[in-house]
Amino acid sequence: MLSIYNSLTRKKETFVPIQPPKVRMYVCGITVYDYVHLGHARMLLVFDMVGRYLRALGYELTYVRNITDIDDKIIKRAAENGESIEALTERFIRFMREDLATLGLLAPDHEPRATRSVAGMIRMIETLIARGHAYVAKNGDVYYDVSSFSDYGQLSGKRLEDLRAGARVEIGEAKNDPPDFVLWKSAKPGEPSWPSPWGPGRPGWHIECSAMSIELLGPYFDIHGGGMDLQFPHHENEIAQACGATGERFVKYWLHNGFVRVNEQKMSKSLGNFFTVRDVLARFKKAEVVRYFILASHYRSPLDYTDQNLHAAKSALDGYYLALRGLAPSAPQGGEEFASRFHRAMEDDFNTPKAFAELSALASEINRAKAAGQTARANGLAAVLRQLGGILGLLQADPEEHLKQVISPASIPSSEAFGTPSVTAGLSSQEIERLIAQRAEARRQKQWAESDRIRAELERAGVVLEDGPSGTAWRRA
RNA sequence: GGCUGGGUGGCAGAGUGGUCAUGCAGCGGCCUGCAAAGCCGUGUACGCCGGUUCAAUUCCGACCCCAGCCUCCA
Repeated sequence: MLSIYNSLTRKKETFVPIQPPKVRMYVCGITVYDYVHLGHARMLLVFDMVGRYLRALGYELTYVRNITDIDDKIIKRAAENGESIEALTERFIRFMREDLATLGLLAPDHEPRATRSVAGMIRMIETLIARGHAYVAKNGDVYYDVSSFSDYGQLSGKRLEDLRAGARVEIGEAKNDPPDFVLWKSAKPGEPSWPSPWGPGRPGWHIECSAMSIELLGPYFDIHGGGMDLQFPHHENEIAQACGATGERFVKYWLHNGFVRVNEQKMSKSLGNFFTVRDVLARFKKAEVVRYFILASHYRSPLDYTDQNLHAAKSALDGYYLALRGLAPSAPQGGEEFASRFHRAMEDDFNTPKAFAELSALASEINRAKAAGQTARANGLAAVLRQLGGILGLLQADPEEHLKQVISPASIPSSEAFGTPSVTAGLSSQEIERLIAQRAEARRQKQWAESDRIRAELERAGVVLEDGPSGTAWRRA
């Protein structure tokens, strides 16, 4: 039985879909004006994991993740670059898809773009005005009247009085009440705009998600996810808009992932302390390491990005592939106790760190079986390990390929933040194998000094050797 | 200031009212020509102070500290 921590009630709840076996999930995607950074990647990866696990449980998942392709920052960036908004957003949507494919994310079922969904947003704003939840200000902007929605603040635990007390009043704002938020922004000169009953303008950010989620999933759906920073005001406002417009409940389970931090601080664009997915791949070479690193901590905890932590993730992941190496996974067989503990962990609010502890235990069991010469058993257990890893989008590569893989720096377009990638092309597989053959000859003649010299040479090139009964295996460190 | 969520061994990271998390790193042993990998073994960890209890890292209260939100942010 799946248990999920619901941000709305601040409790773990048994997951009961609204219309089983269907599950509908909406996740706030990213604003496309720059490369995907590790903070985005965590959010995207977390909900990819959630989606995969829901499907593994047999639910029929419909997963919607939007793209925000119009907002102040996009307009500003396009102007700085001297390019059109369309050209800018198209480019970064393409980069985003490349990066997410590299990280092994499954495509969502729907990926609506804000600019293609404006008609629905306008209809929703009209409804909100008609129902007394919104008003047109003097400057042509349309605002949501938060005092008209009695549950406002429920998700974030905030009270209207506190929000009023802490509000910063900007010059030129036309709100009636500081906590009111904008639904429609009237167009300023030179800005892109859409015609509307209130004149040319563009939608506010919050209305995008309410309109697109309801359009694709209906007024009341199962799961809404996003980063913790979206809880207030974005998700709070989504609730106010959706409930105000439909008069119904909106979302049953709210899920929020924790942040990636750098030096104890949130990684973010505004702080400038972000690493893009491309930076990290250039440095750590393997996309699967990034996936493992992120899933190795619980999705709601903060996650510190450090070299040391990434290297630890790499070593741990290599350990799984070392266990799988040399085996021919058959049909999954045995290891029921590991599988059952793995699922118990996952069903407890997607406790991936605990699930990995079970996979480690299973890998040890495989190594013991290998050492004892129980090849058939090892193959059956290896298949179980791959199957369970597959639920998390891991361990699907061929072990030899994984352990020998090197991504050449040229294949990763680098963004500037990280400087020159530290990857060296290194020796080719052929060169490595030639040296290993030379060393094998030296070993046959018990020329240990020559044998060790070759091994040291390979080690300097980042190649680790392992002598076994059936020859010498190698991998890249 | 208000509202969230946290403080676990060298690092990362689960969890629990009283026998084991797990991973990385370290140490010892087995294996190896020597290594590597693997296996076996190994570390008086739970912010501080009180309270409840036969027993608290785990429950309760106060305190200290950290992060996040309250302004765009995944």
